[in-house]
Amino acid sequence: MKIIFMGTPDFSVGTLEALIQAGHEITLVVSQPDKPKGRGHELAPTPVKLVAQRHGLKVFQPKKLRDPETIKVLEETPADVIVVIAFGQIVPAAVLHMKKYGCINVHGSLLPKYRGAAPIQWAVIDGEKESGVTIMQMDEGLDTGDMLLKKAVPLEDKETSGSLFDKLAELGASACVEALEKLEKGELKPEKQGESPTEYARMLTKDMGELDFTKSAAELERLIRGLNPWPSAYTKLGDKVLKIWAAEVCGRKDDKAACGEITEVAKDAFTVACGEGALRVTELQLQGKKRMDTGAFLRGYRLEAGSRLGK
RNA sequence: CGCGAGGUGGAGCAGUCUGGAAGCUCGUCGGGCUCAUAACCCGAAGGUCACAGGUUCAAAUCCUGUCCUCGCAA
Repeated sequence: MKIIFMGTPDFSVGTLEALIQAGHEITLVVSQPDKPKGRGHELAPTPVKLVAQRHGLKVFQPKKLRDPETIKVLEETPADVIVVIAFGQIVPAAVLHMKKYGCINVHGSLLPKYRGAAPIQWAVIDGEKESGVTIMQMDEGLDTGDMLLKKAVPLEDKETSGSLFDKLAELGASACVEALEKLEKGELKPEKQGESPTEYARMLTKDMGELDFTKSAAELERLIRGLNPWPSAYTKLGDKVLKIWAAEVCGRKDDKAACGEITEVAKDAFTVACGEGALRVTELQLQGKKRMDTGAFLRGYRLEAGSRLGK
């Protein structure tokens, strides 16, 4: 098939490559405009753009999808279907039905659960037992289109957003290829979504990562995994930011310890008292330092039991 | 030229301000103790102090430039 591909971050790349691999003709790759990134404020191309260029594909980076000129470009580009995956802009109605098979979206959750911008992370934060990808026929609503194909995958106990991202990117890629094949043969049966049992999976923000030790250790541990690798969970150690990359839930030995107090410093980890239970921190990163396991950190930093995290 | 921190044996750090013999906590190797050990005791190896210039009798330390890493911001 002739395909217009819309995507921006790493999550989209696998699907783009799978579509190329499957022999489809990508007539245009649409990605967000380059933005200044990193330390030097240097203009960075999007991951999708890089891969598209490597394959010699035409790249289009409109500021707004709904601009008449943008619409015109899309109209003039031959295609049977538009595949959208983590593009980052609302697709206007004019584009939804522009091509023969409309717009097909790859979404990182088992719809109707977790509609929205950060479905993968929220599945981890909420402690879901399984997640997956849904291929859907886009409509005017936000991730409300009819479902064409679903693939589920179980979540591991130590699943992070990063690891689930990798799994779902791969799963999404193969599911998308499969869906297009069936779509062409008319073998897909669109299925209505119905009500979503979860809240809209809103975009993650930095401030969500500040650990509130009055909460339960189990909840914090899920948050730590859900915000790994971005934007990361953190607290304060003295006046420096201390990112917590990994921790284990354990029982609370000292009932008198205040929430956020370090109750025990062992060789490879230290324990922080929480509202319920305690967290055994196993991987962390102090401001300005590299990410490291707690054992390495403790070799160079003299952390004492009784000191307090946060504030 | 967005702001800031940093690059010191295999790991994590101190030492840099106030130049003058390479240090700490671990790891590794050897030996000892022990029923045994990731525990303890004794000993050893291992570093052109990121790189290049400069100042100096003398530079990890001061000056200049380069490379790399990390936090913030975006």
